[in-house]
Formats: sequence, C-alpha cells, structure tokens
Amino acid sequence: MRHQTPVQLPRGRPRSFDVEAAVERAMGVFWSRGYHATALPDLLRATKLSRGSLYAAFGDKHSLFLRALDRYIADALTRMDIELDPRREPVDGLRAYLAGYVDRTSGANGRRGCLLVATAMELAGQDAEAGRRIASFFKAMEARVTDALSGAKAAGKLADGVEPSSAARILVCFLWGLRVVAKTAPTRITSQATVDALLDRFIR
Amino acid sequence: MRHQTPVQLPRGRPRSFDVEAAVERAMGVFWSRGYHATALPDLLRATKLSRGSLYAAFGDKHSLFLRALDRYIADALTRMDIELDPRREPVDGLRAYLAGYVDRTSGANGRRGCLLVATAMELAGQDAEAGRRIASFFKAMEARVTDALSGAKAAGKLADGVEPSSAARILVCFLWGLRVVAKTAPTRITSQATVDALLDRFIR
DNA sequence: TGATATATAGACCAAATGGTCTTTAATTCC
DNA sequence: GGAATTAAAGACCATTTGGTCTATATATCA
Repeated sequence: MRHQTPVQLPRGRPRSFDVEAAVERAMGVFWSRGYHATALPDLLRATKLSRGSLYAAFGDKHSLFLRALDRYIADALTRMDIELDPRREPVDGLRAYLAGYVDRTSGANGRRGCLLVATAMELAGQDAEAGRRIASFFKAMEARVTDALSGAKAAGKLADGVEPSSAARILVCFLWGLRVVAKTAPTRITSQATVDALLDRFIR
Repeated sequence: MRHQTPVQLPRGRPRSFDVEAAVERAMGVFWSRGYHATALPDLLRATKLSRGSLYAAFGDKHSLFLRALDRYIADALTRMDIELDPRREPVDGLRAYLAGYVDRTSGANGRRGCLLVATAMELAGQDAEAGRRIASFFKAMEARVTDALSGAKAAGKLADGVEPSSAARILVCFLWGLRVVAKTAPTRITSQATVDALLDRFIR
C-alpha cells in the first residue's frame, strides 16, 4: 500500500500545445534532413513553437532529436508487432512486413530515407545515446523476424536447411540495405521483385 | 598527326604538396565524420594545408568532398575488378569479394562505416552531384556482381532457380545493409556467419 | 638577378549556429 | 481580482561556420 502523494495541479496557464505532435513534426524534419543539417529555425518552423517554448519543453536540440528518434523507433516496433503478430499465418506476416518495405523503399518514399539508417550512419559512431538506440532497435527487429521465421519453420514453410536465426540476420541486413538503395529511388516493380526473389530462397 | 602545343612549363615555385595525398587525407575525415560534421579546421589539420592552399587547390569544401568521394569510388571499383576478375574461378572471386566485406564490417572497421552509404543517406536526397555518384556506383557494383554470378551459373555453380541479375540485386542490398549493421560493431564471427549463410542460399 | 609562381600563417568577414533572456499577452485556479 | 504559470516574439549572445585576402617567405626559370 503506497502513500498517495497529492497530485499537485499546476496553478497557472496550462500548456497549450501538443508535445507529442511537436515531437512528431520535429521527427519529420530530422528524417528528411538528418541531424546536423537540421538547423534550429527548421525545427521552429516545423513545430510552430517559439525558441523559448521549444527549449523549455525539450532542453536542447540533441534531446529533442533523441525524443524524435524514440518516437520513430516506437512506431516501427508497433508496426512490426502488428504485421508479425504470432497469431497470424507466419508467412503472411512476413509478406505483409516486406510489403511495407517495398512501399517505403520505392520512388519518392524511398528518397526520403529512413531515420534509423541515417542516424546509424551519421551518429552511431560518435553519439553514444544514439548508438545505443540503434543497436537496441536492431536487436529487437532481429528478434521479431527470428520469431516469425521460427513460426514459419514450425509450419513447415521454410526451405530446406534454412535456420531461423541466421536467416533473420540476413533478412534484416537486406532490409537495411534496401533503405540505402532506396535513396536512388528505384521503381516499385524493382523493389518488389527484389524482395520476392529473396523470399523465394527462404520460403518453401 | 597533331600539333604539339608547346607544353608551357609553369614559371614560378612549383607545387610542393601532393594533391592526391591531400584528397586521400580529406577522404579519411569525411569518411569518419560525414560531410556536415566535418568542419574546415578538421580538413586543414588532416591535409596539413593552409586555408589559402586548400581553397586554391580545390575551390571549396563541397568540391573537395566530391573529389574525396570520387577517390573512394575509384578505390572500391578497383578492388572489385581485382577480386571479381572474370579470369578467376567465379565462386572464388565472389568469396574473396565477400571476405573483404566481412573484414570491413566487423569490429572497429565496421564502426568506421562506409563513405558511400553515409553519403547516400546524408546527401543523396539534397545534393544532385553526390546523388548521381551514388546511383552510378550502385549500378556499377550491381553490374559487376551480375557478371560474376553469370560466370558462376555458366560453371554450374548456382543453386537451382537462381537468376544472376536478381541475385546480384539481392547481394548488393545485403552488402549495403551489412555496412549499416556494421555500425553496431558486430564480431567477425557474426559477420562471417551471416555472409556464409547467404551465400549458401545461392551457391551450389 | 629579376620575374613568376606558390605556400603558409593568420587576420578578417558576414552569416549562421545553438542557446539564453526579457517582455508582453494569455489563460487558468483560488 | 490576484497569483501563478505558460506561450510567443524577438532581442541578444558567444561561438563557429565557410570563405577571402594580405603579407611574407620560398622556390623555380630565364
């Protein structure tokens, strides 16, 4: 039984902007331009906040970036959890998951890139906080794909000799590479064909 | 028969530093830090040039960057041409080529990253000159891998149903993804195992 | 020797950087 | 109404940015 610390209602004018919406808008800017190329005025324009409000709410540019990155990661994990839901046919789940990648890696979507891959390349080496997040997301992604492949194996859907954990590692590398290649804006046809050809090697 | 335009020897003090060596040193900095995070003093320190000399020789930061990128690309293509030499056993060539990637994507080497992948993510969207170079390198890399796989197919070394051009596209994506994952500094064992597992799916 | 050309060091510059602070207006609770 | 809290606008700040320019020394050729 815990003492109920009296929840002190703030007395003055309440916060009038949506913090999460601001994070999301900031995320959009970092996503399109990268960390270093994003200047403060870009963030102010996107969030429609004043300098004062932004610094009061987030501390500094770097902290805001980390929050945006966390948001991006949370979105990605949520999507994976839906698409790779273990109650689903595992192969269907994998196909749905990969279909999302085809979408995100062709044409203009592809050009926009991926905040995680961009951050991995731009900051993971120098910025420990960012590096930790990249590594942990990578592990989480790999684990989910491994689970999905294990499910497929149990259902007898994997090709002979395919081992879920190493296949998952391959798939994850491949998908991150797709994000890089996507910067050259390949057609949807091409992306789709590449993904299909890979899956053909692993799925029976 | 051409008129021999009289090669006008420069009259004054000759250039006393090695331009290509300077490009190489600059390349190292861009490689480790990325374009935006590299400040002019970093480049002066690395090249041991004065501001004046650097601007006289290269114009501006962006031009120097493009020269460094071109150098990186030339090095990469040279390496590929050696490792994937068509006079070699095609599968041996592929294995040698992939062995190089294992080396460059584990431990500290991996952490350092890849100037091409970093540039793709940081600049390809905004900087047309850089974007062109990325796209053209990507095509060149894909073409060479396709040739190697065609050779392997002719020698009956490809697994059933593997088509050289789509397999090449997969391999290229995978390798670029390895460069991203490398930022989390995986062990050599892990990188090697992943590469081997992928190759097992394509090589008979 | 004199003309030519280059290198270095560093002063210098305007613009942009991330970040702080003050002022004023707004909005809530008591 | 009054205290409390927040937001917006923008002045302000030191530092850093990429880039130019000058002064001086040095090296080459004719």
